[in-house]
Amino acid sequence: MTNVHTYKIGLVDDHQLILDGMQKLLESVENYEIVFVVNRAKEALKLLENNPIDLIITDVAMPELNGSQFVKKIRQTNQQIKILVLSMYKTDMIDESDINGYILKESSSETILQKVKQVLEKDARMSRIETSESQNSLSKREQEIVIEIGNGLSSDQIAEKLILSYYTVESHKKNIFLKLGVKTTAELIKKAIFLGIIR
Amino acid sequence: MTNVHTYKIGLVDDHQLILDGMQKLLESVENYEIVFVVNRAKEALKLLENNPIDLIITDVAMPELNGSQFVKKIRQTNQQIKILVLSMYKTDMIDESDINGYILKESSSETILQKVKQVLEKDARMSRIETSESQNSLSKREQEIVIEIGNGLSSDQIAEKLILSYYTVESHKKNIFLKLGVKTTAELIKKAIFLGIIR
DNA sequence: CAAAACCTACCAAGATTTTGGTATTTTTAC
DNA sequence: GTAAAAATACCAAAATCTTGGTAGGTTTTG
Repeated sequence: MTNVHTYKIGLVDDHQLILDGMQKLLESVENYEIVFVVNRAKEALKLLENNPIDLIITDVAMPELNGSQFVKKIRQTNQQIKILVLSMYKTDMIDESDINGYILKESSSETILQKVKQVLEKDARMSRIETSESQNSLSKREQEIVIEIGNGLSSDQIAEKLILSYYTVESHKKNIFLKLGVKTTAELIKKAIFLGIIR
Repeated sequence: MTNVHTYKIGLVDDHQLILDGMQKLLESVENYEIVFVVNRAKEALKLLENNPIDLIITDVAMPELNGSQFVKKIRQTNQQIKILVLSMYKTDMIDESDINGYILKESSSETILQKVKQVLEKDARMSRIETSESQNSLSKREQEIVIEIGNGLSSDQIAEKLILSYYTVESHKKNIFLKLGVKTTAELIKKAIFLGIIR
């Protein structure tokens, strides 16, 4: 055996079942060491401070800190660690710099292991796929508004609830559409669910 | 030991990770026998014909045959089998007669095992929670229209694409809203994703 | 501190949706 | 074979959304 390097891996997902499945899968590989398995991104951030990890595999859609935010936090202090993002659907969505790849939850075990191996043994960061528009990160206010839209409120009702002018709500919506690169409410909701803003 | 009955269980979910996690979890209980673990509802239906199963645990959101349709198919020939539905989100959605309960994918292992045990050892069917409206099952045409709405098409565009009158599309939408008990497109999309019509 | 990002607000016109009816034809299912 | 469900289509008004501007005050951040 040459080069028997042990890779240290951390798992983050709010769904226990996914964590179990992932752990079982990765533990079957001899030179992978699962260092932590947690439900909350915040917990992972703490653990990252004291544990040198090679790869983080994280869900996109999580309460509190969603995938995008989580990745940003990690990158603020750590450029080396590899990050694989677990996503539920093969939505068009996909971009994001700062990460090393995506894994679909519906993938076969083989596909997942292949992806993990590929990422661990490659050196380069995933090429930034500039998708023309969209930087996807919505501001706090914008997210609030998306949530209310998801709740079925009209702009009028949202304005009332958040104590804003109707015009302000409309302005926010305009910006949200722009940021997410969508044209209709329907697409907005799909993307918002994908991004974990709505559930 | 009294009454050491072995329960036979079948798992259905299009996400391999969930299946792995679930299988690992249930295998840890001595008197549970995992009879099959499949990705497609159709496969499960076939297997059910020849295998006496006590409990089916199935995802709600699946391609081809979604959870509701799957459950209906099962009940057409089998009233005895227990059915637990795995759902991603604790959406308001929840009702459905014909099933014995819900499991949230984000639940802890303990919660899941508890629920499974409870269902296997109880005899009664889940009480029908008549939620006033909604029977949730959309017709084929209605589902097509929901998908196009999700793709961001306007009623006009949908009419053109499906070669229908604009008015027909609007009529379908009206009925869809009624069936799903929603008032806005945003809510429709959320529910459609929950129901597995859209992904 | 200065630029960038965010939050606020207003106007207006055209596009689209939502609601509430009615009604005929075609398919399904018992 | 017939009743129920599904698919089709039409009308119209009110409600809402979408788009394209402009713009000033507040926060954040390098």
